Amino acid sequence: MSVLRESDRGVPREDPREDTRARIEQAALELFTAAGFEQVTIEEIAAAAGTSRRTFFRTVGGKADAVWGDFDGHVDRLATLLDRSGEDVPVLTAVLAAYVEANDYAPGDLPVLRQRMRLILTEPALQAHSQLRYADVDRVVAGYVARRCGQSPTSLVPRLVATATRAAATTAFEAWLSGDVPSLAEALRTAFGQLAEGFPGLR
Amino acid sequence: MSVLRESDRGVPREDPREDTRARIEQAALELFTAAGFEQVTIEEIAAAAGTSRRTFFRTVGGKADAVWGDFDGHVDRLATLLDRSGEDVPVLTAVLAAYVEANDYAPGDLPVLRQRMRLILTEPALQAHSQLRYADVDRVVAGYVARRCGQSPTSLVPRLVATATRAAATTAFEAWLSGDVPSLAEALRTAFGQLAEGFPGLR
DNA sequence: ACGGTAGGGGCACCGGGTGCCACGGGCAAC
DNA sequence: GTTGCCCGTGGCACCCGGTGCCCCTACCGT
Repeated sequence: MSVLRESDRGVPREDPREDTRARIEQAALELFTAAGFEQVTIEEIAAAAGTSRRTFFRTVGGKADAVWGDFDGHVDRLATLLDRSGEDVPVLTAVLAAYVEANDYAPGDLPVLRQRMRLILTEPALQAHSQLRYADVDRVVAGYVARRCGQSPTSLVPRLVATATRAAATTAFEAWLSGDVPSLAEALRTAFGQLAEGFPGLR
Repeated sequence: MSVLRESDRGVPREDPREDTRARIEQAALELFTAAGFEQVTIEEIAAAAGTSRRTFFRTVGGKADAVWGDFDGHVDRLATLLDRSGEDVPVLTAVLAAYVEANDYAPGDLPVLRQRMRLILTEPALQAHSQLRYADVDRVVAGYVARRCGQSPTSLVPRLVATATRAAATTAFEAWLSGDVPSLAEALRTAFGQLAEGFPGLR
């Protein structure tokens, strides 16, 4: 439900709930990577995490959700970044900057991110599920664009910008995964650049 | 598997296979629209179509697939249209034209199309599943762009164009469904126009 | 009359997901 | 200390989507 912070009152509280969650997510990630998403059963993940099938569903919600970590927090961060962006910077630039900063992971976190994204972009079931997660991102971006343009979040341009930028971000992730590009931020800038220039040379 | 045409040798051949398929798809569409995708069980659809659960899976493949009709044929048509497009017309223009022509339905087919798209864009499970179907479209478009640009279909620009144009098409469908736009073709042209111009006013 | 084949149905089974209840440990109030 | 509560957890039963396997039946050509 809520994003728990370990920094409450200085002492890391060792929340049992978050502890089992971490164990489950780590076990799921390893097993999925090793054997493939479909081949691994919940029971196997639960066993590897030292818990039960029932607890798995209670703590991570579902098989596909085990891969996403705290994605709600990620979306919240993106929303905050967009809220804080100045009125003078162009809309597309602001969206790009928010995407770049929201995905500015510490070097130590990159391996896990690679593992997550490889699964999400490769495994069909996860690829399908991702649409539901990305819909949250789209809503946030569409809302921002709508505010900046004085339009309804459900009208064409805000939604188009949201889905197109998200498509660009996804493509950037793919390029980053295949190693064709130095960094994730660079891939994002390249993709957004192409988008903002209307694909020069293709018109 | 294959797209059967009733126009072989003048007499409508009454293919039993295609007949039950049509009954199942119609029953599924009606029940999903009336009660919601999750609420309807396969057994109910099979009963309404006058057949069995087992036959349902054999003929339409799965619950989500029952909504899509002959989408493979749709993708094939799109590929053919792109193949036939001239070398002189700009890439983005060719993709737009192919999308418009592939989605140029007869007026009588529009109600069913509305019903299908409303379900696909509204029901979460179908929204998720759609990603797998759209991936086929993306592969076709990315392949075309790659051919025109002399790049690999897996490199950034072809994939970006494919996902971005498909995002634009989806947004156009949403706008068409909400009635904010006169026709589907018009919505597609508007969305592609915004995309090709790099969202003027937002940079 | 014969065998082949294809569409269909029945059945058992697997795995994801949920509701319900029961257990056990920590923790406050008495 | 004892009581009572809450919360994380586990076990169980159940539903439903999906698949493999076998059998039935109708239609086909010979």
